[in-house]
Amino acid sequence: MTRLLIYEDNPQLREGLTMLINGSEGFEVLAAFKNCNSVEEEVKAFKPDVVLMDIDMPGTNGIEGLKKIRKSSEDVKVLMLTVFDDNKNVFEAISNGANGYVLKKTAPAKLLEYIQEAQTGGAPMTSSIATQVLKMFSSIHSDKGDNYDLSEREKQVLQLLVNGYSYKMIASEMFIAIDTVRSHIKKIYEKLHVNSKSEAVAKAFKSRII
Amino acid sequence: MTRLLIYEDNPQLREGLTMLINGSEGFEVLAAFKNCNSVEEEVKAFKPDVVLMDIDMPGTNGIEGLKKIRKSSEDVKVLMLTVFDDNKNVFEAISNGANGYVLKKTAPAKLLEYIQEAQTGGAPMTSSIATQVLKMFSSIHSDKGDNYDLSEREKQVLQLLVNGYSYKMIASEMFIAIDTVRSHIKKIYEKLHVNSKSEAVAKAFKSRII
DNA sequence: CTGCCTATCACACATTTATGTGATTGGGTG
DNA sequence: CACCCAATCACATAAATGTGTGATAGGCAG
Repeated sequence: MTRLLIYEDNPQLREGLTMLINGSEGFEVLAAFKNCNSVEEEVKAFKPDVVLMDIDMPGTNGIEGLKKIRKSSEDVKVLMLTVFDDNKNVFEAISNGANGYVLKKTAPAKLLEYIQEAQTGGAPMTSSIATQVLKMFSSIHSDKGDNYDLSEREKQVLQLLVNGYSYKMIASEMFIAIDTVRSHIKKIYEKLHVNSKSEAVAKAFKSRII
Repeated sequence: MTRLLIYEDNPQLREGLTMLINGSEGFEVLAAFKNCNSVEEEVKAFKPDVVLMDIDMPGTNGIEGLKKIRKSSEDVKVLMLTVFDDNKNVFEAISNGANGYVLKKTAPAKLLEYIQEAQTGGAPMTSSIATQVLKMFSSIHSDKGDNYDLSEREKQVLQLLVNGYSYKMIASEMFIAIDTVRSHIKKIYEKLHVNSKSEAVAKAFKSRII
């Protein structure tokens, strides 16, 4: 028996979901709430297997609700529910330990399947969501980022800058004069289109030159 | 009609897959190869909709094959096929633009469904794979990392530092005196255990405070 | 061979940063 | 109420950084 809590502000949908799930073999809705202001206590009291959490709710939204749940319980599975496959929300939800992310327009049968999957440790996702996740993932780990045509020597200098070295330290580290370090850095700044050390460092991280 | 290429070193499995797919309505295997040494030319010649690519192959492995394909064609869908839900491979595959990642033990019916999904722009993943992806994702973007107890105001200042602002610019942006900016930054440095702007920026990126 | 680029070094000067030492105000807590 | 702390501002000074304008030497391509 899979025991659920539902958080959904829309009364029709909340009722609909509750009826659908209660009417299905092996599922039971313990309670359904219209906001997640007290989600911590409720989860603690009901000890559900799975939480269905709407993302777009007034007051405490679903992401906040998810965070609250994760503060006290790593164990309960949380399935995010939304109308949009909105990039930022997907990202936030996943980063905060959601177990899955499904669109509301998902067919009832599919939804039950997803719930089951979540409970058994899977990560159910609408196909469009999965696509987004993969895209985000590969954009994060894209090593295609420009390297701005830095020369080898310039890359070394930049690396040391990123590690927090001063000009003086770089000079001694690289066995060159401090003025040479300046020269290199000036060149680096031109190539990166920045004009301060911290900007260069930030750009190095963003472009994954480092 | 979904047109496929198959790369799989195991003869039994290669034949099995070919027969399964060819025997199914709406699918056609254009060719099946036992290695992907000439994958670029083959993809160019056959122009398949979907490529089934085994990961664990002798010679050029599946990841290399994927890279080769992606060099010349962004369009063809590539579905990675493997016996393991091995962490590193999943990561590599996704980073290199695989459209999906399924285990070989996937039931035939499910596999056809996955192929269809991939072709229509979805990102089919075995549930266990999806779980892994989510875990990797959240570990990359874990904001559980220390925030070093920065106050709200300090976080704002640090954010602006990261964006390349000078003290002067921060002061005007935040409507405070430049000396106040100095105070905040001094505090920030203490909390982050650094003593220069660029180090603070680097640490901000590393700890994902930003 | 000539021109171009990288790497090296030098000097000068203005600006920015880093650090120390204070002071004031208002909010929160024991 | 007394105390602490975050946030604000001030003044001073040393160090580091950013920028301009050179010069020299070696490697490589046309």
